[in-house]
Amino acid sequence: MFLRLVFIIFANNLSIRIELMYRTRTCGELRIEHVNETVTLSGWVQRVRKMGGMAFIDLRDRYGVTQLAFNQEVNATLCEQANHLGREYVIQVVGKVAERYSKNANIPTGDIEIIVEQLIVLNRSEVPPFTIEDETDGGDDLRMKYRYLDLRRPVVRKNLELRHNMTMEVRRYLDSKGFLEVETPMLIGSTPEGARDFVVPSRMNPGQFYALPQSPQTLKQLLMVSGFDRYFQIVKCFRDEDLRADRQPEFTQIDCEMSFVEQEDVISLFEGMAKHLFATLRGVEIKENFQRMTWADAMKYYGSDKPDIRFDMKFVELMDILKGYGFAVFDNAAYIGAICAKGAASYTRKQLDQLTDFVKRPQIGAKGMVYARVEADGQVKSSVDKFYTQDVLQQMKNACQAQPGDLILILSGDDVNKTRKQLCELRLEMGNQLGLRDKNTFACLWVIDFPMFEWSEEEGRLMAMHHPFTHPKEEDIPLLDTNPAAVRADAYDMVINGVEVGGGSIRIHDAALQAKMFEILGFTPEKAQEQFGFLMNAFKFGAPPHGGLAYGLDRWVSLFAGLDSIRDCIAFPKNNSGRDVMLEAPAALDQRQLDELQIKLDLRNV
RNA sequence: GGUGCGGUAGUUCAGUUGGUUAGAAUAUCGGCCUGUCACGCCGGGGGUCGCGGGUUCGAGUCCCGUCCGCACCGCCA
Repeated sequence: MFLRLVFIIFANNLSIRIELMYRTRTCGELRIEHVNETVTLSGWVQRVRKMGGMAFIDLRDRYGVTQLAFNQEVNATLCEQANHLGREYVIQVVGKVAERYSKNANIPTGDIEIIVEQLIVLNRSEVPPFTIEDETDGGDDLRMKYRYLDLRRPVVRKNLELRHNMTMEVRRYLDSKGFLEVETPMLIGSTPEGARDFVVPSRMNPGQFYALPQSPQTLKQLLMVSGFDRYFQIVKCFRDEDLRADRQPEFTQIDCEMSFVEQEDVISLFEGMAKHLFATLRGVEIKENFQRMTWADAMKYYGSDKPDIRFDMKFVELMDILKGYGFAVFDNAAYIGAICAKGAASYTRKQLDQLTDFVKRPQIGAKGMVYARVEADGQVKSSVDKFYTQDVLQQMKNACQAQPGDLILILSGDDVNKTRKQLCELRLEMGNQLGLRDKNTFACLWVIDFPMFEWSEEEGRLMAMHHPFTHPKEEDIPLLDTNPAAVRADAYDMVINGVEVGGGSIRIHDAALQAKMFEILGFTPEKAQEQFGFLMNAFKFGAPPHGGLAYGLDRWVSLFAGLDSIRDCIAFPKNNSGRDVMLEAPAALDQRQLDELQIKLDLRNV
């Protein structure tokens, strides 16, 4: 060991000299021009193909696969040894690069193979519980339990490589714009607004708890008060809420904040970052500005604050046209809305029944669905023909801008928002069925002018839609006293293909306005001081106007990699129930730890 | 908290109306094979049908409960 170190220091090139011990090349780099070179390779046995007098091994590492060749006539002992290697053994070989008799055009190293002269088994492996192949035979559950084996599969590894490349590009871009990366604490105080906090008991302060940050929101605002001007952090955030395919209890944000900016400055800089990511990671140059849509329009035309605008199919409201003809369902509705599915008039009765079942599923909850086909001659045939004359149906057709061959689908209901939400689900389903949601097409959108508040039935009060530090639109500030529910915020989300990939706002930097906000949200002055006193105090000492944005790294990576779940771009994710099935966490604490924390469990209701 | 789907060989799945010894593919083990690369051929081993209870002469199959997984609703400022 000592000799090695001396050698390394003299060689003045640490990495290469260490690699010489185990390998001179990786399994992904050898080509036809390396023929006759003697190389040392190390890696995992992907597969052994035994041919009797010959054997071939695919040797795998992070960089690729190289074929090793063994021949009984050349070296019988070695060939016999190769025949007894198992899948995922770690081996080291020394041999000469040779051109293959029969080449494999499917892999980059397919022109060559290694004629092995020495073989060392560095470590054995048990038979893995699933095949380490791109098309594995393992189910999700098993793959998560043996995630370290799953990560050997190139498809999974590539997602993490993309993630690495993305964080590199993010840092490159933000650094070039003068942003400083500053770390903020993971152990902070719990706040009542927003998601549930993960809490951590404090041993030195018995009975007291830290909370893990849901986001570094208030801390980055304090950095603005400190004059850091431009801050970012690629940072873990924690929310103790139920999981989804696109939601993990711990996830990573690209968290940014800037001083002396208006909404337009923030949007422009982070649209630039989005374009930089598209250009460097997907090879897509986007020249034009991203589309912008007010929250009100998004809800009106798409029934969602994160519309997928890869395809059109906007909602058309039909209250004026279809009410008053004796069709009780529509006559009593608070909302009647339609979408026009281009070219879908050929849908069979069975397909339409399936769509009806789709919207009637409890998760969507529509009572039924009305459909109308536009036939080749322009006539409209609907499922409610007995209530409507062709004249009325034609008015509907024109309102929907429907052409012959199109299918109009109509939902109605007594709750405008609920019905729009149902129609949104139907629209997305039709988008899927008609192949309008291609994973390699990207449609970027800013949703702007979010409402400041939304009414919470559960709490019986207004809640901040974004968060309590969001600045109201200047012209709406007078409404704070008269009609707070109508106040719009300087808040914006970036939506790509129906995925909310980030959002932000201009923040309040005035102590009095912030105090008013807490008052509207139902805080007593004492409670506001107790929870957020540190922020309002800071605002008394010269807080600059500021605003920012946070991008969801996991969602960006998933989107670029075409993944269905963000789990696939996280090295060690949690399952649906928030468990790490590999680590078997969370788990009970032993009594000594509980005693130390002075915590007594009471699990009566569990 | 709720809805839906699923749990059968190491793995992925099939299993008809409740009826003889629960199958396939793949993996694995043994044999053969000198240009394979999803190698091929022959053979073997491998099952508490998630768990508990019930109905029945008889349950992988039907019923009830429960646990686990996935998707979704609520929730996620």
